[in-house]
Amino acid sequence: MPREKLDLLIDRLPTPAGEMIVIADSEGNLRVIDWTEHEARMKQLLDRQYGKGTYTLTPARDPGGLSSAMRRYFKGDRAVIDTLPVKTAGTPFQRSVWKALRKIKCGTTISYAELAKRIGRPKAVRAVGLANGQNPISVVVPCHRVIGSNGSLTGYGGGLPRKKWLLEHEGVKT
Amino acid sequence: MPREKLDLLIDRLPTPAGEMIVIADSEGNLRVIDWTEHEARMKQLLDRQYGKGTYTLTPARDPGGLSSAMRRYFKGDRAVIDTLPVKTAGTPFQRSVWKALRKIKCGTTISYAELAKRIGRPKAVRAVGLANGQNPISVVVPCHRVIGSNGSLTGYGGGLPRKKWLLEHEGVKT
DNA sequence: CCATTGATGTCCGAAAACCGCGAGCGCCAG
DNA sequence: CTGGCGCTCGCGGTTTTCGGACATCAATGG
Repeated sequence: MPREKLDLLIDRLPTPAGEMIVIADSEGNLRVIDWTEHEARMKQLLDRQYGKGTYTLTPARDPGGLSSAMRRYFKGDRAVIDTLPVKTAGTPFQRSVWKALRKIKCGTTISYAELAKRIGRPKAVRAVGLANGQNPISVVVPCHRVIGSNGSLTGYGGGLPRKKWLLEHEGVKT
Repeated sequence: MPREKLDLLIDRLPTPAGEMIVIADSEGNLRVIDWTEHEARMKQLLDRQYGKGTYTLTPARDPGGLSSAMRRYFKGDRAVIDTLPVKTAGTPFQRSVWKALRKIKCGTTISYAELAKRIGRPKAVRAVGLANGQNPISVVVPCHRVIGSNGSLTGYGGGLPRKKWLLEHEGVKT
């Protein structure tokens, strides 16, 4: 458990895909991206991953310049999300999945099976899907670029229409 | 979980009650005292309380002067253990129990029920007994001064004969 | 081509087991 | 009577165990 209470900064911004929540720490690392629509679920996840009451959420404007970065992404500068500094909690397995996610190039997709192979656990296919769903940093850690082996979109915590929107925004033809 | 690996220093010394293990951190805080005899169980406890692989044990000589302090205690200077700096992990409940333990004066004993009352949970009697058993710092955090309501010694992780020995060493007549 | 099914790995929450107790009760030997 | 012994049960925090959920996939059979 953390030595002291973790101070997190929270901001919101409108996007073509709906209002978005951005959470950063005081060092400018991106910690959470999610949709306002799913705020309750997001907080639940935060409590699980960091521990209930071990952190504070303080409203802020454009913390670490991350909100602006996201605005640029939606305006068309799709490369900007590749270099943002992120930081996550989670189990070792989850972190390895999320790390592999960031290596998927914009405009491409892979299957859950392929993702499982890349982290060296070719048989942990379903577990990879589960870990994908607990990814706290939507969009920037691009879990939306993972689809079924047969090409179907399968699932997405933010809702399938949004997954479709994001992929098309990145130039994938569905 | 701790940000970095915790470096702990371990030493051993003979006492009239058997060989003893002393573990301190790099700031001179006492972290563990146990008997060599129960080393396996002690490590298991350490793993549980700090997390497996989150710490290292490096042999050292008289870390923080704590081994000498213990030697003095066994030689007859029984007050020395009252002022040693200690640091523990554990749940809030356990820590409150251990804190109360240090307030029991040398040469006296109290019952588990009385101890439960002192931490404000008069009915958590068995839980107090359990917490007592997970006390990582034997002797200095004097769990041996807690006995049954009827005056019997009941239990002791280090073995009942040792509990008896310690109490007599502190001037309690059994 | 679509629906079904079994093999899978990880994680979470609920439930049970574990105990370094103590009070209450019945029993029996003095 | 009376004091001591042994049994039983309720107690509460922690740890362990277990069952199910799940953003899958390949192999089947219609």
